[in-house]
Amino acid sequence: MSDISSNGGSGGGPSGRIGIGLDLDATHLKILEVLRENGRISVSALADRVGISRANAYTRFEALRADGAIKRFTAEIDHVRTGLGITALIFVTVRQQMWRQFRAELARMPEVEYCAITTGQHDAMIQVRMADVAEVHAMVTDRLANIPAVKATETVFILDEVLRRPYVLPSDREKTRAPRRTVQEERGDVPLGKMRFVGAAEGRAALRKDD
Amino acid sequence: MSDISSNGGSGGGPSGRIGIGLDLDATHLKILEVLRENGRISVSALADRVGISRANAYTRFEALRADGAIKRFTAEIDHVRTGLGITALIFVTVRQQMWRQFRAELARMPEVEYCAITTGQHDAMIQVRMADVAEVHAMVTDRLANIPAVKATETVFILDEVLRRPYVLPSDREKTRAPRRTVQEERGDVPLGKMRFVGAAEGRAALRKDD
DNA sequence: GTTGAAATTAGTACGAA
DNA sequence: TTCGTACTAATTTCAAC
Repeated sequence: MSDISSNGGSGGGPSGRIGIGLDLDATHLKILEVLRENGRISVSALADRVGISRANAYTRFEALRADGAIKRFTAEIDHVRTGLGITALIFVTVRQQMWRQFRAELARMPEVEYCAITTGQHDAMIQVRMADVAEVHAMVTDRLANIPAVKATETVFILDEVLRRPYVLPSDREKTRAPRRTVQEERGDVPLGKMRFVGAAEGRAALRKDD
Repeated sequence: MSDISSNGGSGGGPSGRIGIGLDLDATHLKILEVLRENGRISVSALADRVGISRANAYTRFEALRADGAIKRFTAEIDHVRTGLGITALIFVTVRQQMWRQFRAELARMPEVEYCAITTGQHDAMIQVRMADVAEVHAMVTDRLANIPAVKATETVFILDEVLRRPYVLPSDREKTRAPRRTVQEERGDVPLGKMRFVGAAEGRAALRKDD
């Protein structure tokens, strides 16, 4: 299976650099911003929107692609219209040292739209799209449960998808309106009791793809 | 905030029809299949790949757009390259009758890439992209915790994104290789003890956007 | 990094099968 | 409906600045 990631496995350190290849300037981000809204815009129109020349836009566009900053272009579709109106999240606990098998089985499940390895109580979360709830049930009981690597599952249904941004950009942060207090000010008098962080548990082992 | 959904609120019933507007035939699905891989393909090239005439491709392409089956086109980007290499899932318990406020606050958080209302222990799941873990912490403690509508949160980090399909299509199902047994055969002798479905709890109330 | 002109390709309209 | 063609408009490429 092909890895799409991405995330630094050694999550803790603040040592992450942005530009291993290309380092993105404000113009690059502006380009991505436009492409996020309209992935089919012509490079000419893109140049206009961003305020650069066409040749420059072509160069940067190609650089973003070549560098891998842009992974691919895609269409966003309405799942209800295609008959897969039921979405579920399945949290999976994976038997240690069976990650390879788990990943292999995942590759055989085209109804899985997303799979991430997480810290916390479970080891992975997968999102599936199905025609009806019965199919979700069948998927969990017949397919997932039969994978020896799967120790346990927990399924929740998605009732509504409130928000989906194609992706988040660093420049988005400045758009935050009316922050009641700044991050600095607030430090310390937060009702910490309300929240809970879930530690990595055995999750770290998950990062070792070959076990 | 704008709703992207989608999911039938009355999840249970198998009464869902596909084509409220357009009803998609095999050719439509083929088009979507191509567009999923390459959202920037020209309509001419699309016509070739699908095996229809250019004119027909234009007609169908436009129909899919107009119908809403295709919601938009977008670029998929590498979060690490843009400096937002840390991804976290925050499970939120929302105080009843405060959904409207919760949604309003969400709209102010551009670092939220995805938010779904779920059944189960929590009421919503949000996915955020940040530069480092400290920022996730700040987000949860300073911003989310200050929203009165938020009763509690639980945060897990994403260690790896193993798989992301732009979307799932009904036609994907046939690609499932080597199914050990069919769904029908297997019914009954599944180790049900391994899994657990989490009921809707108070989640249903979440569907009423105006409370 | 920009501009402008040639070559190519995309989008549209329409008649025929 | 779908296809094929001809027509118009736009985009991409490539050159020189």
